[in-house]
Amino acid sequence: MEKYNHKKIEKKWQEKWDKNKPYKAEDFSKKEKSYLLIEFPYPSGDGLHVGHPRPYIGMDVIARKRRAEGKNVLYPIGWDAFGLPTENYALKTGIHPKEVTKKNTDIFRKQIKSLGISFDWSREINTSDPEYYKWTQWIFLQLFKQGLAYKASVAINWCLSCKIGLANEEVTEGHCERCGGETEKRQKEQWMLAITKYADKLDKDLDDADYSESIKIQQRNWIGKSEGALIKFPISDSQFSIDIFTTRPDTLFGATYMVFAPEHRLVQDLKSQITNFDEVEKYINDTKKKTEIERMMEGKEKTGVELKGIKAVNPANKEEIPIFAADYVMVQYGTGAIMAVPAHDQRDFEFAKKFNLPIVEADLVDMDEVIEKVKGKKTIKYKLRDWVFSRQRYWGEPIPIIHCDKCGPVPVPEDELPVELPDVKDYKPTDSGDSPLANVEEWMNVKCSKCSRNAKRETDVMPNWAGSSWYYLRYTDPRNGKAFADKKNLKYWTPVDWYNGGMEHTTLHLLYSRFWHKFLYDIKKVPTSEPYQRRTSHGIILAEGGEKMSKSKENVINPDDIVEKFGADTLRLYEMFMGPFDQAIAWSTDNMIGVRRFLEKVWRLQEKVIDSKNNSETLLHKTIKKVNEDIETMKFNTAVSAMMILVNELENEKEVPKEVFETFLVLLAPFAPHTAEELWEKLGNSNSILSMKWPEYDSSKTVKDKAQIAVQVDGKVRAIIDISTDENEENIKEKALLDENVKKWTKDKEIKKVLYVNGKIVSIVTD
RNA sequence: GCCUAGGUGGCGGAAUUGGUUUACGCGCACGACUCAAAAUCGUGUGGAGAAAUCCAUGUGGGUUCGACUCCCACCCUAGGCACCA
Repeated sequence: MEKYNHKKIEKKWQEKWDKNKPYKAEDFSKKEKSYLLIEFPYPSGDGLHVGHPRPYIGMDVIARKRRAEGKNVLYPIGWDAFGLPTENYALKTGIHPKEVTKKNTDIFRKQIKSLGISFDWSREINTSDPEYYKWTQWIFLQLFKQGLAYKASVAINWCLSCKIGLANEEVTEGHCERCGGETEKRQKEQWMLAITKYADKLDKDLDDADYSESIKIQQRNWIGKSEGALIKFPISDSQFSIDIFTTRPDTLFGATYMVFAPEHRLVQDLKSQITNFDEVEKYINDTKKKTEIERMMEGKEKTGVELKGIKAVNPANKEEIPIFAADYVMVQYGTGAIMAVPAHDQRDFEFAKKFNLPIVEADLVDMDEVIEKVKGKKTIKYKLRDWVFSRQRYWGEPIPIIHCDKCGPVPVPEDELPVELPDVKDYKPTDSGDSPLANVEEWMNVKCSKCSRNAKRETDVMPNWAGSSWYYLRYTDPRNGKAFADKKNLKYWTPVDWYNGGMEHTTLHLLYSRFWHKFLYDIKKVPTSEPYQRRTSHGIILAEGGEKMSKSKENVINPDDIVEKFGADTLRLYEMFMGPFDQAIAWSTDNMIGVRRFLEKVWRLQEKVIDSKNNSETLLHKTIKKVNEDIETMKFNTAVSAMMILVNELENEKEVPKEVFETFLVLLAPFAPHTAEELWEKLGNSNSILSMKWPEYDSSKTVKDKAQIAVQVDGKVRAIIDISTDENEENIKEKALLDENVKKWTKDKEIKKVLYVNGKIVSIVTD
């Protein structure tokens, strides 16, 4: 027998698959379709690390099982290629992001192919390809035409020395990550998408979605639907009044002060009446330097400043109450101002204690009555905010809008799409904070498509989230030049049957793509109201020490080295075996030896195979059942363990019937496809193992476990007794009481109760 | 701070969802094979104890005949917090 040679085997089968394309999805096949999706990778310059392929392997196991079940599987892959890291790399090196992306995707593709994952490579897409982003721009235009894209003034992070807008990630404690200089919040006009118009649908339709409960809860909390009322508080000696939003109008009598968010407009409007405005202004400026998380993190140490010289009137009891500006109130939520009820709200309580404000226990009154009394208005508010869609950057989809002095913002005509990214000299944003595209005169200056006067292109580009909000639709018809996908293809393939991705995408990406999908459904461009039938998540792989893998920490494990040394099948099997699929887990090359040994054991079993039918009872059918169930629930680790138990058993036998071994290989194939194919061929089969049907569990062929149950006395296990499965309860109880060890513990005691839980346990309770 | 997960041997983890804690794998120890080593195979392996037995699932309480599992409080770790992907 030849030694198990992973290099030879894996090369051989990967070449065959490349040639025969057994993983190609067939449009409109009569077979039942199964659309399986993983989050397409961002092709970073760091290359693939062993964490990337874990979700691909997990879904590959499912894809291969589905094919064996006779399904027409679509399991596609592409590149989420626009984004900040590539642009920053271009800034540093001057190399065009297009070239960087090309280089990185070439590396990623080669690495992924070396793992034998059954992607349909003929449908590969790239969000930075003009043929792709043409349709991202097209969707934006539809949103614009329906009034869901609009411009608004938004606070952005601004580096005072680099003079550019920064992503939150590029700001730490009020300082710019690149230059270390100070940053502040600055207002800037940005394109917005009105996702809040879909808040209710996005919330409600979760009811019927097959998402794990934690994903649903996290989305629901993010959307943050709350029912309450708007109540008007007049400002004394002034024509102004202020609406507040509260979910507890019944506590109105306990409102002893008011708080505005420091950015609240009324603070500026009331400037002339505020006697300590210098102090107030200083506080507002301090707030500008903090990020939102920093504001919240300060936790119990509340800060704020009283707006002296003005008072508000509590509409319930007409009492004058003081007004504060404090950063624990957020300007985006509700109306940006609250009534503070320290007796009933923890944060208000902490603030009141710090500023010595009265804490008044409110007589809870009937909600509806009080709302009517103070002429309030019942409302529903959401925590969800509209989506800031502009980036003053280069490496993204240009927003297809033309600004005309006369006509205002005008959409680029659809037949002129895509608006392609022009080459630029420098990837640095302009000093005014505009995108580097603003420096490309010949690109920017155009004629208005409505009135033909001189006009200017929008120079903002879209965020990375845009391309990833609809990519699963493109896979159904990736080369279509006339539409983002043909209706027939969409009808056949959508919705995605199973989408697996990272828990870190639960609130942003997942919600954004549901929003776009629902919008496309409303304008009748897709056939379903939800994009994904089922959503599951995986945990990330950490470095050996339990830290995140990153180039800077020099703890990255490259799959190339593992594949070279141990083989793709070992890597695949280990990534499935190492721990629960949905949890973060640390890599361990030492532990990986175990699955390699397992594969070698499987390899050696070929020597024991005899040409006969299976007569003896084995664990085979128990294993079929377990592996089958575990794949469906993504408990890949226990599926592998079940196969190990079977192989350990077979190894102890003198002979292994061919039928048993072949069935086992079909079970193994989704996990270790190269090894399974090779052994399958060695057994004399001329067809591929890929053509084999998934084995069915037959309960009549399982080994009958001898029943053994535990006997507890006062909650502690004192004996194990043998029972037969058909034995009746009285017999079992009697047997338990007669056991020597049980007697020892029940002696001199009065037996109060004897419980029998069917097939599980006898529990004896004494006095 | 808020939302979502998670915390079990020396290590990764398992536990039929309230019923024999530690499956499977790594490591370690001993044995077989070998001139020897590697590989492989076998046996053992939560802690304390001579044993009976006792103690162990982050910590402290509670419910229950019985709790890793349910409830309350707390501690720690990971993910997210809207311009990272």
